[in-house]
Amino acid sequence: MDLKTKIAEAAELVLLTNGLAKTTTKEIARAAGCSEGSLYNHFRNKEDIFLHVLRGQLKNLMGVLTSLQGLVGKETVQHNLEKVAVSALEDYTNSMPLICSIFSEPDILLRHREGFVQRNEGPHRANEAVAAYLMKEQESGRIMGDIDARVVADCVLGSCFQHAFQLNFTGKQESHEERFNYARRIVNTLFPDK
Amino acid sequence: MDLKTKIAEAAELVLLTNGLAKTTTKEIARAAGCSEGSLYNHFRNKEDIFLHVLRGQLKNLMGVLTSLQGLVGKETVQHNLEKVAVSALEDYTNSMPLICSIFSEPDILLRHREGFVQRNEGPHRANEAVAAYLMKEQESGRIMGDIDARVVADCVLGSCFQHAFQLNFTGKQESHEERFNYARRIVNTLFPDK
Amino acid sequence: MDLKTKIAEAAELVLLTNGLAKTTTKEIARAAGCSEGSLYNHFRNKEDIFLHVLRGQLKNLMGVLTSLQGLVGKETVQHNLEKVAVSALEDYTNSMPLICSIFSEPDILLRHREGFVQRNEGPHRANEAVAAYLMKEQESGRIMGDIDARVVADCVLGSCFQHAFQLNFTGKQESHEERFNYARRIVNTLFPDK
Amino acid sequence: MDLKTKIAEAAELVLLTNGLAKTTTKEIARAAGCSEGSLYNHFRNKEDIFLHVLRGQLKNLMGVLTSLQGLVGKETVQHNLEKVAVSALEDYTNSMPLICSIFSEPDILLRHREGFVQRNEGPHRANEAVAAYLMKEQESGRIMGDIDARVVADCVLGSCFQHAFQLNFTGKQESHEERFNYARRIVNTLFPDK
DNA sequence: CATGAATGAGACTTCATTCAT
DNA sequence: TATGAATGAAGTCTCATTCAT
Repeated sequence: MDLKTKIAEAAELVLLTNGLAKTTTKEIARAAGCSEGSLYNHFRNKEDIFLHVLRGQLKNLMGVLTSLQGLVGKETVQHNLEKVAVSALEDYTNSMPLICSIFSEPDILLRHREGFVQRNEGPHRANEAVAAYLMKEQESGRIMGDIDARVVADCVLGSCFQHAFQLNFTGKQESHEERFNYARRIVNTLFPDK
Repeated sequence: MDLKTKIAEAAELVLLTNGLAKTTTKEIARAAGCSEGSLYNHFRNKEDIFLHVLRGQLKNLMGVLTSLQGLVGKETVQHNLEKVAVSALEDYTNSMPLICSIFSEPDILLRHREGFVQRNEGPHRANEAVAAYLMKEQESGRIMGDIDARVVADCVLGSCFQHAFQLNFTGKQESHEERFNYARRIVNTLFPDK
Repeated sequence: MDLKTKIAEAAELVLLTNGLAKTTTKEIARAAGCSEGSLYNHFRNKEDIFLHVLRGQLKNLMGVLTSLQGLVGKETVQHNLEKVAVSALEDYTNSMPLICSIFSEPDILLRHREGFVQRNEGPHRANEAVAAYLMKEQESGRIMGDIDARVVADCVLGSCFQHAFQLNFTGKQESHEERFNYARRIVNTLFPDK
Repeated sequence: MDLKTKIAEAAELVLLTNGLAKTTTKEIARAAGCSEGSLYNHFRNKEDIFLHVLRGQLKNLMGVLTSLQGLVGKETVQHNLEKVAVSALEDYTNSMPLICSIFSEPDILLRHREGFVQRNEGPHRANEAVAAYLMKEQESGRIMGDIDARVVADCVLGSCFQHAFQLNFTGKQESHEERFNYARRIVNTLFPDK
């Protein structure tokens, strides 16, 4: 594995553990097993490292959302949404400290906001993907046509997002089973079995 | 207005504007119109100021939630929930940078997490209040007894929370009307008119 | 003496001894007997300290040049010019490392060039003052009207300037007497006794 | 052109453009179109490169001064001195940033001063050459025997040197014609036509 | 001889906190 | 209580030089 990857992985670990504010270049270098100077052979500066790591977040969820478009008409809608919700819970929970950190440095956000929005990289992208899936299911007739797909997507992902936030806030850990149960409760409420 | 309040308000302004990372004691003092030394006559340290400001967030929403318990059986459920959602959107949007900042300083969170949970001060408290309201409405028979009150609460507040997050992330501003429309779409989806 | 003055004097000493490149804030602080942080309570940055010291150079010569305008028609022209030359030799010799240092940091020069020229602070100012004096002596009839006053001024100060440069370059020290003799040779050549 | 020459030329360009302080090995390598490592295959270190470039300065002037010794009794003295002055103005103007840079690194100067003086490499050498020429002209009877040749040399070169310094300081550019006029004014003042 | 990633020493600067006035 | 200069620890980043390829 090349040093750049090693640095990125080390930085991710440190950032998620210590938060952006308490993540020092010294600590990243120590975790990557290289000198501080080496960081700057591969990244322009600390902000660059942070952004690199940030862009790598939510990979799992994004993968699920990509595959979601191919699941229109397959399995059950509930099952598909549960899969999304579980991934969202996992990724949001793991990434929350990193994603939130950007608000502690609004100038970084400002500098890259335009790019995020243009390249459609922000967390908002997930909601659009779920809404798109639901609209296709409406077309295919598996769910009623009069529901507000975007709102349903926002309810699923929003509740997962806030739940993940609160887990991080209170320091509680959830097992995979708990996550799955939460996902099912959400989906069941929005699409109750007859 | 005494100096302590002036400092707190100045700190809130600076924190929301500059983010925690770029909020310095010098800047707070300047905004409060006093010397840096004075900060320490009213607060133990910078962390103390931050926590003081943090505890003052979501005041508006919390007020609405308190009054909510008295609205059981009054107005319509939808109307009551819309009021909650609008307040949540407002407060979450305004407070997001501050609330999220805590994840950039996990040691502060760690030191105060227990207290937050014990005194029931965290943002999670809101969801409980809405769930409690909904359960009372179930008892009163205005809404079906078989819905999962906590999940509905999570959907309402979660979608608002994430929506507020994304507004802050993308830098978009919403008018009161847009906020109201979003709130109504959420509530309408969860409690559709017949 | 207040700390700002102490820092400035310490910085001047260090800058003249070590040159700009090897003058560190740590060294300035040590010489001033304060912490590095204190430097920044009185100066914006290292460049600011350098400029502050730079502006204080050639004080002696500038004083002589000011008084020179009052010497029109007094003493002898030769004597007056010798005084100028001796002061120039002294100040140029002492300040040469500092004055030249600015060419090792052209961006600093660029940033402040306009200001220097506008406020007439640069070393070029001395030549104008000597030329002005000579023209007044021409008007008073003590020296011939057909000589090029500016050129004579440039010869006097230029030769002193280059001489000072070369002393610094070769590391030779000159006694006051040697300086005086050099000054006299210059003036005698330009204004030979009958 | 071999790489050593390419590096030296690149270094000269960078040093004159950016100043010694902001001249990095990375930049020299970039300008030379080679790797940083290659610098060390041709020079011992950065200081070595700097000295190599420094020794190459004033080439033009030095050539004129060499030919000057052969001009005794030829052309007019004024004309010969004008040629010297023009070359001096050109070379001093171009080399000033580089030559002055040495005072920002006194330890380099200290380490090599002895060698400079012994090998007669410094800028002071020019003055001696002009003085030698003038003395020969005194012997040949073309100029009066009682003038101080060394002082005249110092006036010619000193005024050019300081003029070049001030041009660099104020950022003014001079045309060849302006340079020639300045040279003529200097020479005319020192050797007025009858 | 050419390369360029890795190094590590050290530079400048920031900032929360203290304390004498 | 109010001040604000002084502190010193710590952080980010630069850069000449080395060395394995």
